[in-house]
Amino acid sequence: MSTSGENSSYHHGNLKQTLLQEGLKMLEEHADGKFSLRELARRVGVSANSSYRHFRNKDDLMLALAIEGHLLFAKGQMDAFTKTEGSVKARFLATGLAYCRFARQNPALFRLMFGPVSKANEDEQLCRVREANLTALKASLAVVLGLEPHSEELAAAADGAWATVHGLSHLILAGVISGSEEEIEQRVEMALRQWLRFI
Amino acid sequence: MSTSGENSSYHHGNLKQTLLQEGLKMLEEHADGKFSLRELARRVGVSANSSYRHFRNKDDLMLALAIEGHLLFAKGQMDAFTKTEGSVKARFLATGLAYCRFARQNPALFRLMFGPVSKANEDEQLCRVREANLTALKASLAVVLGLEPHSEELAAAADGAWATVHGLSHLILAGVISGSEEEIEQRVEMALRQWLRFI
DNA sequence: GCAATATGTGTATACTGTGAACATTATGAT
DNA sequence: ATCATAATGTTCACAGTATACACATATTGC
Repeated sequence: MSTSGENSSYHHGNLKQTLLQEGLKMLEEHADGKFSLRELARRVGVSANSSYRHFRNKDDLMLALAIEGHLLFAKGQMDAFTKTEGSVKARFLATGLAYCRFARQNPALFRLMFGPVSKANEDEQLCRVREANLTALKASLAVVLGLEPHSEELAAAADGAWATVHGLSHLILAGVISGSEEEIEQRVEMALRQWLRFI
Repeated sequence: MSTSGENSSYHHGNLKQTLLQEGLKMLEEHADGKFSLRELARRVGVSANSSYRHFRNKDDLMLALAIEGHLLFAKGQMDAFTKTEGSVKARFLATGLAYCRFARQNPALFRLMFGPVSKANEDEQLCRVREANLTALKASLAVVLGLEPHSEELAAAADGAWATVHGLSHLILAGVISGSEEEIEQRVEMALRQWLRFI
């Protein structure tokens, strides 16, 4: 058994996961997109080219990070929806707030997740997560707004809801919506409340 | 007079503007953020370091491009609003459609404009353009929704409206909202129409 | 045990941003 | 017109980057 492989010096033993974990950290530590494979390797304490045994190239690693992000994100969304008490509308609102909070707390990752990653749209896993999120969104929206499950209105409402939280998130990251944590949170809540006008 | 300077080989004579123009083109020609000063210089037919006489560094040039983009964008928004016939709501809708169309047709520029540009929020010119856009948005929204000019509701509605078009734009760029030109345009219109539910 | 495979290393290449010294042209005062 | 000075473009230099290729070492299946 060498799956743990803690003391073999040549083979790291668990490099792929380690690269992803450290990659997630590194993303947010540098202001903008300054992300280099070499620095990542350095931080993990491994040679510059080691990552090429686990990822075809840099884009491939970035895509993996984006997927990792989407999984974290999906979990956060689920939690926000299920763990909130109260009406479906209240839980919906909480989920929207969580959406924007995730973006605010992981700006670089958020940008990466929805950014111009090569072939991102051809990646099966990523598309599946997105699809699942959209389905969940539609389901709860159908309840909140009392719409038919497959109506055009529901589709438009889902687009609108997603666009609202996604847009708020990006406006926050761009500094258009700015201020203290509380101010931002409140401004988001106001906008979301007005979106679902009847809560 | 040598302001035109067309045949002096050593001094370009109009390099700054040329760099910006060619930079705007180059942005959209490369899929993602692959933008190198050296390639830009090559395309303009000038030495690798020439741009440093006009921009402190790469970020500075990118910021200038972002500002250029904001100016183009603001003009497009103005045009869409003023040149559309019909009710204020109809013009408002047209402006929203133009917002998303701009993003779709200039994805890299759009990302740059609202992206993690260093010190973007400290740039005076950029902030002024943004501010102007927001003011215009609020003014027309006040009419469309019949709200008080300085009410909290209007502020929330403005955030919501901006977030909606901005979010739709980003979702399109991310490939979440996809399809043919017409399909996308229609989906955006549906979402916007539902946003202003009473048109 | 040992061959095959997986995984990490070292070396090499081409490209990038950027600093510093240099070359050429434009400009403005006399 | 002349000439110092500033503006603008070039050349050279250097460190950092992605990545291909050959090599080293560990793991695994037989």
